[in-house]
Amino acid sequence: MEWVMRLSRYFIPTLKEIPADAVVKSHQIMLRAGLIRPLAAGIYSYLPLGWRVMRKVIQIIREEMDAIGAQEFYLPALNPIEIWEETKRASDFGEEMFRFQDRKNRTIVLAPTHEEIICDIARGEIRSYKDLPQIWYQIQTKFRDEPRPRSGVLRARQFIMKDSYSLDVDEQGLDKSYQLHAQAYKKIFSRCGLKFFVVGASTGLMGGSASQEFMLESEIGEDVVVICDQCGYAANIEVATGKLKTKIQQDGELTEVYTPDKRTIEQVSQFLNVEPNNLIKSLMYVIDGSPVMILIRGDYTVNESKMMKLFGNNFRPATEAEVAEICGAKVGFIGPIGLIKSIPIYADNTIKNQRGFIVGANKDHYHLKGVDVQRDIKIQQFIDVTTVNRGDGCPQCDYSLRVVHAIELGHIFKLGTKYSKSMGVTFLDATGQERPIVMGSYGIGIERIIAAFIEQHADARGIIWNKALAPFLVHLIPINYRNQTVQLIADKIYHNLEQKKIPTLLDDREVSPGFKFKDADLLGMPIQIIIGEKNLKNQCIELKLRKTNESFIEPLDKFETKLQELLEMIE
RNA sequence: CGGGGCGUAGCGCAGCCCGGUAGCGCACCUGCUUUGGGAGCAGGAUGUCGGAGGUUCAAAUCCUCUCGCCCCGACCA
Repeated sequence: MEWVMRLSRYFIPTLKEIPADAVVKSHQIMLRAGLIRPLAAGIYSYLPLGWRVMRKVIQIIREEMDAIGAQEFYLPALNPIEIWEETKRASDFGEEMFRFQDRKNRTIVLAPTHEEIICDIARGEIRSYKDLPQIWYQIQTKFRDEPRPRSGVLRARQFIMKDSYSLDVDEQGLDKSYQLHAQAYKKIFSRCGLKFFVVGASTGLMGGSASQEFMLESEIGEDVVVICDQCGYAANIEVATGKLKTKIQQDGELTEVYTPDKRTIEQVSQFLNVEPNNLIKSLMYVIDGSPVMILIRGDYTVNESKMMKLFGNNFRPATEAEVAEICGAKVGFIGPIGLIKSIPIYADNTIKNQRGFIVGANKDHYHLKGVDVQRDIKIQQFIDVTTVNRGDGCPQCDYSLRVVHAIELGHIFKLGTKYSKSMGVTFLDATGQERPIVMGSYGIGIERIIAAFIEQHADARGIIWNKALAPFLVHLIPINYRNQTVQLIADKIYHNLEQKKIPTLLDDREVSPGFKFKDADLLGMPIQIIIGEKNLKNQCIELKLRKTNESFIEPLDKFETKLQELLEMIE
């Protein structure tokens, strides 16, 4: 690797103005600092400086993966579609998978991930429990035709992912591989200088029994997570649970009230001058062809991920006609009491053991008040199908939960035998029994690490790299490079640092001082060394920390000591 | 896929409503000056106005279609 670069020749096209199409901070800065350039929606070129950072991230990941005994593969991006049909994921991914015909008219897909390819290799080669466990990984481009690419590289259609796959003989083996990854991931994100946290997550399209996500709190994140600042409980909103903070306990007779044209929770609660939590939301769904009613408290919303977990994914809201047939009223006035046809009623825990509620009366323009859940409603089962609200109690310690947006940096899954069974990936155990391999799958989005880092480590002037990811450690700024003395000293320091293998960028361009300072701050190398005639008169140069703006005027013959000190001090 | 916005010089934008031979700032090239926070003066180059069709004597401007990009939503291993 070449350690010293001259800016006059190194290709770093910086932009003074913010590109119109970029909205989020990291996207704007990555464009302005010359890290990336867009080619099409969700498709980016990495320019030399951006690629240099990418390589640093990849190197960190490679070291930590190798450290847990993982072996790196290089796998094909071009896949015959048949292999994706074996696991039914051709249709699961659907339009999101890029497809095209080759010259022989076979359908080829661009791999969006690689479980199937790993399975194909494993089923061909793994025969015995003696061949296991294995951890295989790859750091490669994946392709997904996202319905809406956005936020620069955070959701792209082509992106680099570290993906690893564990192959074990049983659940205990999987637990171990899973823990190894969890530990490795913590080291990786810590080394990258990211303030991350781990949440329990939904397995979604991947399937499997357990999963955790490595998250970074950020307003621009697409995920919503629930956090307890007291005990550290954290979970994706899709699976998070909370404790009710307020309970409704008002005794009362069942009474019909006239609520003309008041259909929504908001309208009814305003009309009757009560809080939304005094109401019960009655929702009719059709699950596997059969209608059911779901009751949740008025101030909560249904969580479709939890619905899916409880009832499978074959459910939909009931149609107006179905509602009319069973309830005898229009949506907005339906409730669990006085149904024309009896259907199963599931009640969310948010209404358990409470009374004094208002529900639809199953009669247009009327509601019922004084409802006692225990007394008045025939409930099949209490379930948890609501989305946690901000301020709900932590399920572990009761402290108030926060609901925040977050960027998903990595995701680890216990897949179990879903793929190995459907693809016939088996081995013979010690007793000669044929058994399916137990798998795990573990991903990290490389670009997301870079974008997330910039979201967390940038100020109004630009990026503030840490030591681990900085493309260069030192940015040398000769104020007037045409001045002979300045040039002589700058070149001397430049060669000196080169010999010491300290990656250094030299701004030898013939531009005004302000221009160089602004660029240096934008590019964000941790240490700037400024060489100007002013300080040279006293045989001094200036060392400056990008992060704090602290500046040190050092004599030429002693600055190296200070530089070493600063290099050791910065994170 | 639904809703909204935008395509005019490399970048950021004005011009469009009200049709009449395309402009500003920055960047770029040449020369001189300048060098501690995006320099000054002088000169210069740069456009199929996203594309196609239509209306008109005449279209960046009006109409129709189309492509692209961004945002919100749906979706999101």
